[in-house]
Amino acid sequence: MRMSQSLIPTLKEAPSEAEVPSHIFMVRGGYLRKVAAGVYSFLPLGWRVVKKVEKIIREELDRAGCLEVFLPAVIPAELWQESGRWEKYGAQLLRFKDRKGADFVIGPTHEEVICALVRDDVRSWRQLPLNLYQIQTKFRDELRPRAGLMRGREFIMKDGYSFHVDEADTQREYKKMYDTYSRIFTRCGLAFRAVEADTGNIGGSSSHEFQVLTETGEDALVACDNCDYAANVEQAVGRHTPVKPNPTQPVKKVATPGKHTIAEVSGFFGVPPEKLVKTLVYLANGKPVAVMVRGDRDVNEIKLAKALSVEALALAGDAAVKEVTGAAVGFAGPVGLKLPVPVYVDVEVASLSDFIVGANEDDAHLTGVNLDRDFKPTAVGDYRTAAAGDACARCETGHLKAYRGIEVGQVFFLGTKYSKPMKVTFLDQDGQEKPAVMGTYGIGVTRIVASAIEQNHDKDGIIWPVPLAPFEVTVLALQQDQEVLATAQKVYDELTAAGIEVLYDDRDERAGVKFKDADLIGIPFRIAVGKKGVAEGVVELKRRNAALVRKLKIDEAGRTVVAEVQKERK
RNA sequence: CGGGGCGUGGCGCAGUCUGGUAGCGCGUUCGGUUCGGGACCGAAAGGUCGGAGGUUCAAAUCCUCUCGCCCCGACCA
Repeated sequence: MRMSQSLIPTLKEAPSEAEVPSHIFMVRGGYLRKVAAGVYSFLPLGWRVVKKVEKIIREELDRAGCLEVFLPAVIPAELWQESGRWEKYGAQLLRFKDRKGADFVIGPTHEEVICALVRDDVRSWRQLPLNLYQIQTKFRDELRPRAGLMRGREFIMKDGYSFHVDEADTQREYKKMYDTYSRIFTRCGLAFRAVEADTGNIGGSSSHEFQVLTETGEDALVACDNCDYAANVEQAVGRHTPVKPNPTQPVKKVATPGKHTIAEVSGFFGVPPEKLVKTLVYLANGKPVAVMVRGDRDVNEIKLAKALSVEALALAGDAAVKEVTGAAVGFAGPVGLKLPVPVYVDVEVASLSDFIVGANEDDAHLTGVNLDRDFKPTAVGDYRTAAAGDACARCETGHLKAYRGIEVGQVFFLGTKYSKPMKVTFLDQDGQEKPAVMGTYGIGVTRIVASAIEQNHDKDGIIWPVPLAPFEVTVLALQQDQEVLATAQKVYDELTAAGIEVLYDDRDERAGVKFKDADLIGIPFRIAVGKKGVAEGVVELKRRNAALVRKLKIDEAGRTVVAEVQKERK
């Protein structure tokens, strides 16, 4: 591609709204333009990258025996009503009416549509297993789109759904998809980690997320420094070795005027936060419950909601806290609660003796409090958020480290969550009608593009891994000089003829502008053709990710670069 | 939805407090000099100051309403 004939509008300054590197460089490099919040146009360079990612995904999925289909983005409401998600999915679901007044949605995910397809055309166990996928535009009306492609409202997703005769076969496919996904992200040149994940509102019983590790990631993760345990903090578990409590002190009320945060109470008593216990009041489906975790810990609301089997869980407001404890926020404790609410105690608290809690009266705490002796818990369990430094729950010696990640893929074991309500059944060998067992597998295509940049950039611009780069080689003609142009054209033609994707900067611009733009756009191999070099019979080859500049004889340049590029293609 | 901020040529911003001819840098066009890391000189094009209403002799500036966008949080694949 001749740059003078393409549309690659690079900018010296980024729009003020862009904050993360991937967003800044995609706009500055002429890859992407915003149309509305979370909605973007891809320019020629950006679209080439998307197609690179899609190609890798198609190759690997087709190799794994998956079948590509294409489902509609516009879906009649009846299908969503049938699954129950018309009510449940909430405001993220973009709904609209057609001219006849019939309700429709723009698909944020396609379980309903695929189930409707399969139930009509798959009747026998002989037709299973089946793994169908598509690459398509989704729309989710996010509360707050952000960071360019990392969280858009409209985005390109590969979504796949598999159907099986039983759970064992679904597990086999789950493992296969897990391995296939690992291959896909590896080929994309990403440093990623598969982590155990919460199953969110898609539901189902087990799930792994594929997380690209990067500081700007939205998800908090922990991973063991010794074994391969890794999990989203939403559900990560740290090991706790129980200690038998040894009560030695009586309960004693101490005046603590104005000390209502853990830091204040810790300072007042001269006791570290991990020896304190905080009692939080939550409303679980509207009913108050108390939860106790160590002072240095946070309650994991996802774990708690699961343990309580409730959908709505939120910290109680000042008024509700007053009602339950009889005191202002900051003085709650398990002893002498005004209302007899259930008390859920984290296992770490069960190992403490003589601890300090709120007295359920303003400006007072109790010291010397002990579980069982002074109050009876409703349940003892894992209600805290795992943190860096925790012992690994999986191995003997490891400890957890904290990471941030961008979720680029997820695999779910779905079971019959959708096949039952959507009546996806088949006749088994014994003549019985059974619901198909399902798995579902997603990849955020546009998110891969963003996360690849997050992981591969410097202050000057993008540094594409070869498999995702919009072009593999860029040729710069440094002067508008006849011999320079002829040489550049010769190298360009040679590489193009060898099947290399080349961006030829033939613009009438100064050399400095071309160097800056080349760094910004981030093409992996750069060939600079200049007057001085041509006089010596050489051109210069430089990798975007290395400082080294190599001089190549003009006659050998094409062949050398072809070999280098082919080595880097995967 | 809660908190904070911003809407002024294509992009980045000043001007708003204290009302009085709409400015600067980048980019774009034309001419010239330059030419290996975002050149210089000269000329030019380009703006209903997000929108509506109001106050005023006069509104980018003050008042009311409204729309959009960004950041933090809550939520979420």
